[in-house]
Parts: sequence; structure tokens; C-alpha cells
Amino acid sequence: MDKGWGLTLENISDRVGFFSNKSVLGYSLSPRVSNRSTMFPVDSSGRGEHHTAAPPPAGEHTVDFFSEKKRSIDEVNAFVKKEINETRDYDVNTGLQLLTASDQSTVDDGVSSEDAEDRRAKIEVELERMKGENQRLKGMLTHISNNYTALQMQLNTLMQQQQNSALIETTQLHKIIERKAEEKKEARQFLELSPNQMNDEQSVTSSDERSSRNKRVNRDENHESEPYKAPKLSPPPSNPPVDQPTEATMRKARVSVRARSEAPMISDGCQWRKYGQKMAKGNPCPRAYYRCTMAVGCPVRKQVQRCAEDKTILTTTYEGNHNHPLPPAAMAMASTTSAAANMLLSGSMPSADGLMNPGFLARTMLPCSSNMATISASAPFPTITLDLTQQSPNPLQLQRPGPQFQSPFGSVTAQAIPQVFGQVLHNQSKFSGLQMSHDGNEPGPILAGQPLQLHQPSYADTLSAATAAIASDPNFTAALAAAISSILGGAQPNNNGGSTTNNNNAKVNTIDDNSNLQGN
DNA sequence: CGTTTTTGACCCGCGC
DNA sequence: GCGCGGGTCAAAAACG
Repeated sequence: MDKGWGLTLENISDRVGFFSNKSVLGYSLSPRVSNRSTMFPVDSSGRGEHHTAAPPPAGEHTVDFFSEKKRSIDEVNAFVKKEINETRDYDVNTGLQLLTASDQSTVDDGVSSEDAEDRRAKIEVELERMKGENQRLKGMLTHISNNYTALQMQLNTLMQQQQNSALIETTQLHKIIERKAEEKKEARQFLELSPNQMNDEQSVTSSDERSSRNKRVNRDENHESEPYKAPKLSPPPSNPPVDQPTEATMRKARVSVRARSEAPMISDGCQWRKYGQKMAKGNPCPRAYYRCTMAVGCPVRKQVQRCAEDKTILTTTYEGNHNHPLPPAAMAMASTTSAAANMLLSGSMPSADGLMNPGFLARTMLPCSSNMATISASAPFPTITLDLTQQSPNPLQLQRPGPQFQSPFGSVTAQAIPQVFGQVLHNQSKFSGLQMSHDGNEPGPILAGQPLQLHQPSYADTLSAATAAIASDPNFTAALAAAISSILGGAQPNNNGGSTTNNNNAKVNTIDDNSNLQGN
């Protein structure tokens, strides 16, 4: 913290002689609170006037012990500050008067003993008065402290309830997944035990399949041991994949976003590095492969390819989960795609016949509608496609009517989708076991890129517009800014991301030079 | 000079 | 076993 408040406090003690007894009050004043005092401004640097990034020194009694609830803290802080400032204001004046009177009485004259007695009596009266006020102040501070504690407990209770409800819901989802996994396992065991009853040819086929499967597993495991070559499967060290979808499972799920864009790649706020390009069969446009470079070893990859039929449509397929905090610019898309992927995995894995369970997915994703996003049953990996090509090209006009989710059963405006995704994601944060650290400094793993800040309603609102803007406009910075400002009036969640949107955008835009991707 | 992109080679799964 | 296609690697080139 800065040096200003310490000097201020000394000044207070020297000048008043009152705060030296502040411990008697049973409430140690926060340096931060002192710092904000308008009576005793800090040094000229002014560093103490606002929140600083550095935490208060250990052991100090500060009032921001739950930094996540910044707004609540600010309210409490403001209240405490106000009370204490008023208190101090009074004390200072009193103290100065007392000292001045006392000093003058002993220094200036002292000739008349009657006068001395008189002044001593006055001082005693004054002291009595101060005692009483001291008691009153003590009571005030106790009252403030009690209020503060009560608020704190209320907040803790609310947070606890929120966590419990999320835990219950995710546990239920978990059970569904485990049941599915059990069913699959049993079916597989049955198939592998069956060769006893098969003829030779069938036995060979079965063993071939087994060896083939084992090969796959071995390859994956080998990749797992290579942090760079295959970060996709390296489990986060602090998050053992117990009772949750494995990293491999999560990576298998894919989310495709179809959006109209003249740019070679939609800007989603993340930083990507191209690591390959291939000509895919049946499409004259090459497919580009990118991996996330916002953090070393981030397993997220994406493929970008133009639609063969309509080359203005860009299909971006995301795969994997970010293992690092994301900038605000990247959160909208990341949360949407991750939530879709989670729904894909948790709602229902592809069953043996390759069909999804649309009912569950529809109910979970879109409780207000029976529609759903397109799910590919024939793809090697479960893939959900979010079609955002039906929307207005102007991001400022995206809010209503919004983009649509195409579905074999109809379509539904995507306006509500990110909100639903956000809520679902919030509820599933524990299910995934990939959570961002609360202080936001440590790059805790994130469920497909979206940390838990979605519980803030305002941010869920932001996602609505931001996601649409991202998908439609390659100039993401302007689109996001417009979308957010139009809804929140410029307010954004305090995020922990490192890089700025502009930076990301600048990097992404360098791909404009890649004319290969524009199609032949 | 460090980072990113390009691009041919390689690996692997799968179908025949 | 062979070829095809998808995906990735990694050296070279390009870029800032």
C-alpha cells in the first residue's frame, strides 16, 4: 500500500492524541478507510484515494475481505467510511481545542492560581465530556461493526445457497452422464465377451477392433505425455479428472459456429496461431487449423472453413476448453460454445445408434422452446452447430430480431441463447471441475473458457448482444463495444484477462493476408 | 531476432 | 495391405 496513510495516521495521533487510544474502541480502523478521509488527505501522490491493485498488508483490518462482491463491498465501505469520517471529524476538532486550550493555559500565563484552578476545572469538565463522547463513539463503531458483520453474514449465506443449488443441479447432470457411461461400458463388455460364442472370423474382427481401439488410446496417452505436441489431452494438474468428463471427452465435443463473414476468420477475442491448412474433400476452400495461444498449453483448437455452397458463410469449429482466463472480448463466444459443448456432453452423449437425445438437450438449453441447435450425428465427434447466418449484418441491429438457431424442428431466435448458456454454464461449473480461481490472478482452468462471472445478471445480458456481434462482424472490437454499451451503458464486468480486445483483433486481422482461405 | 505463417511430410484411423 | 482423408508436426519462409 502507499505510504500516505501511515503518515496521516501519525499526524492524527500527534495532533489529536485521541486515535492513539483507538484500540480501546474495539474496532481497528482500516488504513484504507483512513486513506480515504477527506480530513487528512494522503500525500501528494494521491495513491491512496482509490482502490489499488495491491492487497492490504496482512493483519490489517480491512473491509474488502470478499473481493468478488465488489459492489457490496463498495457499499459497505462507503457506509463505514462515512461513519468514521464523521466520527473523526468530530474528534479532531475536539482534540485540537482541548490541546490548544491546555497548552495555552500552561504556557501563556500561569500567574494566577485561581485562574489555574479554574482552567483545571474546565479541563476536567472537558475531559468528562470527552469521556462521554468517547463512549458514544465506541457505541457507534460497535454498531457499525455489527452492521458490517451482519451484511457479511448475509452475503456469505447467499453465496452459500447459490453454490449449493449449482452443486445439486450439476450433481444431477453428473448422474445422468455416469449412467450413460455405465450403459456404454456394459454394452462394450458384452461385445468383447461375445467372441466366445462367435466363429473365428468374428473373433478376428473383434480383436482387430480391440487392438485398433487400444492403438487409439495409446496414441492419446502418448500425446498426453507431450505437453506441446498434444496439449489437448494433458489434464490440468490441479484438477484430476475424477467424477467428471475427462479432458479427452471434453475435447471430442465440438461446437461449430456458422456466420456470415467476409473476413477469413471471425474474431472471437482469443489469440490463435495457425498450425496447419488442408484441402478438405468436397470443399474447394481450404480448412485452416488454429490453436489458442493465449496460454502455453491451452488445448483449445479451432478449424475455420468457408462453406462450399455459400462462400460468404464461415464455419468455425471450436474444440476443447481454455485453461486460462479470458479477456472480456473472448468470453461471449467462449461461453456460448462451451455451454453448447457441455450440453452436448452432459445432456446426452451419442448413443450406439449415433442419435442424440434432442428432448433433453432442448429442454436444458432452451427451456422456453422445443427447438434446438443442429446436432451432427454422423460426425466422428459429437458436434453441435450454431447457425448465426440468418441475422442482420449490422451488429447494432442485432438485438432484435436476433440470429436464429437452425434446427430440423424449426428455428428459435438466438437472443436468449447466450443467457441460457450462461446460466447453464454457471450451474455446471462444478460439474466440469474446471473453475477459475476466485482472485482472478491465477490462470485457473476454465470450463471451455468461461469463468464463473456469469452469475452476474448484467453480464449474462452482455452475452446476448456480444455473441451475436462476434458471430457477425469481423471487426469484433467495434461490435462488442457497441453491443455492450448499448445494453450496459459502457459498464463491463471486471475481468481478469490479460490482453485487450484491440490486441487480439490486431493479431487476428493479420490473417487477412491469407488469401488462401478466401476460397479458390 | 522473436513470432507467426506456410507447406510438405508424416501419422493414424478407417474403409475396401 | 493399400489408399484415402483428417489432423498434426516442424522446418523454412515471412513478418514486424
